[in-house]
Amino acid sequence: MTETTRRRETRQRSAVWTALEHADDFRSAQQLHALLRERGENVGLATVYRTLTQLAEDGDVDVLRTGDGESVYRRCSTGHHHHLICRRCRRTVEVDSVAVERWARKIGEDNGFADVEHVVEVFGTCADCAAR
Amino acid sequence: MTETTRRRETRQRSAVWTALEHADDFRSAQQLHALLRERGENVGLATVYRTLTQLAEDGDVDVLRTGDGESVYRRCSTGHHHHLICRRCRRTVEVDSVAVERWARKIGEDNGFADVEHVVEVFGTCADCAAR
DNA sequence: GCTCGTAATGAGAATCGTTCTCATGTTCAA
DNA sequence: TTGAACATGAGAACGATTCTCATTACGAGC
Repeated sequence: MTETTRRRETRQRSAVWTALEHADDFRSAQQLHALLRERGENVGLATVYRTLTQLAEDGDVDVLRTGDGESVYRRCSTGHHHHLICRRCRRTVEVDSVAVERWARKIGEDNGFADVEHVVEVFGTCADCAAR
Repeated sequence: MTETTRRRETRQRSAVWTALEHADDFRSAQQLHALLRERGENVGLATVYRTLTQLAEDGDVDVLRTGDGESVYRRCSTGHHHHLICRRCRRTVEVDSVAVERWARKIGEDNGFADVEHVVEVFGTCADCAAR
């Protein structure tokens, strides 16, 4: 793919990566920045943004847009998948469906679209939050 | 429009509505504002935003978030549906699928989520754009 | 029509997330 | 060890959106 971009290994970059590793949920750049600062790992906000952008480019993190226009990031281990997200506590469950993949591809092809990708997110209120 | 929300009919509100009517595509608040200004219909930017927000609340327009965090609006005739969007020229095709609706609902229920909603967007390069 | 309470408007300030600038610090191949 | 290129950080800049608040104008009831 893209070979030319060579990424150097820096304290800051791995700090961001580690922070993402410990988060089991989507986190915004701001949240990650605050988290790092709390831990005493000083990383500039701009660097957090830059790093996250690069990780997303490299396909190492998932990016999502919240309703109020904030980007949230999460380490993405498995391949392509979708998310079921609790709109209250933000808990997420990875879901997968061959049927949806197939549907999306077909929809694209039927309309003469190439390089079809899709975004599927399911929102709801999880059992724990509903109990409150 | 809808029942309970009493909205007064003003020059500005109908100007925004008309602008949306003439656009067959998603338009941002800024674009609509510029469009209105060109036409000599002076409507404040804040009013454009307010109106669009209300229209979205009332379910009269679809809202989408572009990749760079801008909200785009389009008059929404049919009920619930999804979009196939050309990532190059932004042309959109409305798509619909009972299968996907059902799938989303099931995924939610299987995981104990209530009030399940979903967002599904399919991106691709349309035939016209691919030809270039 | 006229009145009046109240929602709607607009100009600009304020917010907020994100990106840019640029001087300085680091990395890493040679 | 060295040096060119890449990375960083602080703060400024930016862009979309929302808020403020004084002013305007709908429209229900006379």
